[in-house]
Amino acid sequence: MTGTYVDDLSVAGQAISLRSLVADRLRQAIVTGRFPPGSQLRERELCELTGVSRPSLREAFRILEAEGLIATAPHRGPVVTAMTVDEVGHLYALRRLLETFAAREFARRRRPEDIVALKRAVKRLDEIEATGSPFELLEAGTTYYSAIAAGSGNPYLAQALGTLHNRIKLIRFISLQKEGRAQGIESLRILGDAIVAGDEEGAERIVSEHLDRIAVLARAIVESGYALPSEPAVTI
Amino acid sequence: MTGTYVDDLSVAGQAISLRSLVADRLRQAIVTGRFPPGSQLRERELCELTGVSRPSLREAFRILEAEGLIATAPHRGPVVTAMTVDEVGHLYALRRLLETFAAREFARRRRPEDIVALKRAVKRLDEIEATGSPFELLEAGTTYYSAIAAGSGNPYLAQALGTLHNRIKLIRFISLQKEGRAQGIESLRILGDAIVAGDEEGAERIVSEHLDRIAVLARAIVESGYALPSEPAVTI
DNA sequence: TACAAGTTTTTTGTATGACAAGCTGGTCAT
DNA sequence: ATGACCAGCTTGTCATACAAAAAACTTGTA
Repeated sequence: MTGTYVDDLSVAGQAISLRSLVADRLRQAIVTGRFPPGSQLRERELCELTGVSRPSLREAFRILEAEGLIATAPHRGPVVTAMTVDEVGHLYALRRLLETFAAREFARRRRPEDIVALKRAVKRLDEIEATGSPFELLEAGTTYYSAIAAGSGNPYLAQALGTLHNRIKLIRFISLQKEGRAQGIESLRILGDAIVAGDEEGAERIVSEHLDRIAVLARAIVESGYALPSEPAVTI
Repeated sequence: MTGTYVDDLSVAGQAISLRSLVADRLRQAIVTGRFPPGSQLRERELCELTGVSRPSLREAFRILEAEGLIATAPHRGPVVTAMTVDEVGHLYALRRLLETFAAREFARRRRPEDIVALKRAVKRLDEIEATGSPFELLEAGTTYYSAIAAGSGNPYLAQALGTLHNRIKLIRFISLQKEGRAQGIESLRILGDAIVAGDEEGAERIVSEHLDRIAVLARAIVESGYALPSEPAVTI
């Protein structure tokens, strides 16, 4: 009867604990710019916003700290991490290494369920390419990258890539609002084709070139202090 | 006057907080086998052992959980992570990807201070190769790998490699007690030479071959349930 | 004896209140 | 204006409490 039922009946990947819920919410708030890089997170304030007690909030802080989203200075509390231009370069260098490997592995393995997930992600991107909001595009892109990571079949690689993506999600979000939104969707489409076709070299090359392109944009965004074009930089 | 003074005057990298001290101690205990894979970590017990309160201990748990050293099931508390044979394969595949990249980057950049640290690490390995205890060899090896990671110049890569190494440190420790201790030190020596000489291809090749070799040993150790040869497997 | 159901005990998850330590910003004197 | 000092606030840590869930134990039954 195996195969009749889904393999995994777990509702949420992790059990529902308050700390993980809080961590999820805070992560979302950080990567979408509600708490911009450099801003302080005060316990009092966040306890009221989230409705949880200090211990639970502080445990959530430790999770986000380990992910690199916040940095905690002693007796000064957590601050949302801000990257320098050099750090963005390093981050994208590592992302390139991991993502080219993931794409190549995906093209080599091609597990059916991973292929299905990938095609679904591409389809979703196609659907909202014209009509979708930047936020919808952001989430669709995240789904796509997760599909690539999962398709590698390597859970450690997938986790490392997930962490990396969280660190650059805000940059992607700004980029989507700044540049023409369809910036790199074409690349994702042809990458999907290459993977489905089992073209390892092609997949690796496409990822490589794609990342080299958007790394330039990312660098520019950090250089301008994570600023959107609409909101003028604070000069006083 | 730049260059006359050291760039970084910070005394301790991280501030001394109880949670980080506790996390350090627990990490050390886990990776040296005091809490073997699969063992449960009870709050009560560890509060007494460490002398800290439950909130501080729980914050330390979240740090170790994010590092993948423990896994927490709801209402059952943290358990020291045990890898399957497949997972070891994935872990070493990722390690190979990251470490070859680090070695290559190191050989390309060759910053003087990194070279000094590397030479010092090799020297230390040479000194204790014959006389040192397995634990000393373990720590010397860790220092060596940290030097490689730091030499890449990429902090994100270094962090990812550090996390990976924590996850396999116990396997290395068992391996050092099991096999002839000088197992792979020769490889580390010639890798150091290649990096110092700026031989990128050579460095990458040496790391690759070295990791392929020890991955086999790691797989065997996990297959046997992290068992040392001296202590017989529990069969009843 | 073996087994199953129910109950007690233990452990985790979370909240509250408390207090020391250290940072921040303002005030005051020079 | 500069520097020292002080009040207020925030974080770091602890002790305690209690609900909920799991684990262990007891008890009754076949």
